[in-house]
Amino acid sequence: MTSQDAGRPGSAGTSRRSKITPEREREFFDAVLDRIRECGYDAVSMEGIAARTRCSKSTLYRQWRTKPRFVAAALRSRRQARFAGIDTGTLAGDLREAARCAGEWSPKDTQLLQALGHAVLQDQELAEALREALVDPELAALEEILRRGAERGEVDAGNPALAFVPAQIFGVLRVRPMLEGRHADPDYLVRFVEAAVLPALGLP
Amino acid sequence: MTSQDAGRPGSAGTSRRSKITPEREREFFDAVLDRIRECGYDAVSMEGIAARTRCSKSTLYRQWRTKPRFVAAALRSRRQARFAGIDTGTLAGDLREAARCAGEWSPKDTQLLQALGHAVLQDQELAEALREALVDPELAALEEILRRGAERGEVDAGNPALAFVPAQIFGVLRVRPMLEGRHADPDYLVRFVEAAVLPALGLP
DNA sequence: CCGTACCGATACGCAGGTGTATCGATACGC
DNA sequence: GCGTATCGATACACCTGCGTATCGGTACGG
Repeated sequence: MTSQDAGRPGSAGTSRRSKITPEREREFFDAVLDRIRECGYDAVSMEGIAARTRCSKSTLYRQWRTKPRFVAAALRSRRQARFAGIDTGTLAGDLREAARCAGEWSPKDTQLLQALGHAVLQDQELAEALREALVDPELAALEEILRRGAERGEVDAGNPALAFVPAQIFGVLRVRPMLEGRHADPDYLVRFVEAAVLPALGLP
Repeated sequence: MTSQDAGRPGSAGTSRRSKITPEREREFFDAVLDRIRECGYDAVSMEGIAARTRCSKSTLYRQWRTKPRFVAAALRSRRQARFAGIDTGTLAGDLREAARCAGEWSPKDTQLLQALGHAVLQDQELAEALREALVDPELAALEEILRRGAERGEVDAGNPALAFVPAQIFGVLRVRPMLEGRHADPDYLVRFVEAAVLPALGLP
């Protein structure tokens, strides 16, 4: 999976002298995001990524010009709404499913957010890429879930707790490692939704 | 307030050739924590702090040996339980007051946590100092508030929502800047407590 | 089968940061 | 008034990272 020698030239196989394939690009992006999660943005160097992916520093700079642009590209390539397809038919079901789903991706995404949280203050493009990749899609999907629940009449659209649901879920996701030293796994998040979020919305 | 020339020698007044006074030390600590909030841990340099406080780099290194030790000392000097003295007589009142209080300190503490969040992974002493200064005291005080509420019978000690209250409050505190671009001010936090936390606990 | 476009390796300039060492100057205790 | 401890200034060695430039080799298209 890393970068051994095989035979297929056009693929991400071996001699690596060909134009960068999408698979190869993904290896770069995986590497840099992994390293950022581990060491933080500042501690990651282009040279380190080059070494780790067995490419040349020149290649990275030729392709993406600077480190922040490179990282931003990596982030954008990960853009996806993890709980976009959720639709169980009930608000409670949707929220439980979202919690489970969030818990699944929690370690990776939470670490990334933490690691990039301050780098973002000094590079506009990086900030946009981060929102675009990790924040906005999930937020929109969650708001859609809530909107549907209100539309079905499961919860009063004026319920003041509604507006805090996203902040609660993302918040708990984010601080559990700090408070309890463990990631917010699916089980924990589902328990949280059932114990705190649903009751505040007046749901069973 | 910064460092102009006056007359009193023993105080933090002027010529600055005397031994470091506690007031002077506080200036160093203020400076480094401020800069860390602004730029992040890595971007802060000892030289920068020396310049900003008009002392010599030698002084900082003589006193604290290394950058992480210096920052850790600064953190420890800020140790305090912001909502330790809260006791309004009711759980709802205490939580409202804690929210108000947390909102007041939110900008500074949240920024610090964000800025140090990853530096902490690479320096044990720094990690301990951070918990000691910003996390543990508040967490303990909050748990004390909840314990008293349960003791008074305002909430069932077995209520599953109880265990999530700290994570809810700290979480929302932490992610509001990311989600809405504004700090979690007292008003916002109090509304949150009233709309989501109290109802989940079965309180009015 | 050849040309070109792209990759890999490497060296370089530049900037900045850490932590040390040296030296002169000055406040403070005695 | 004198000695000592400590500060301030500065220079230094060392490292690391960013981004550029150069050069040789190789895959791929025609």
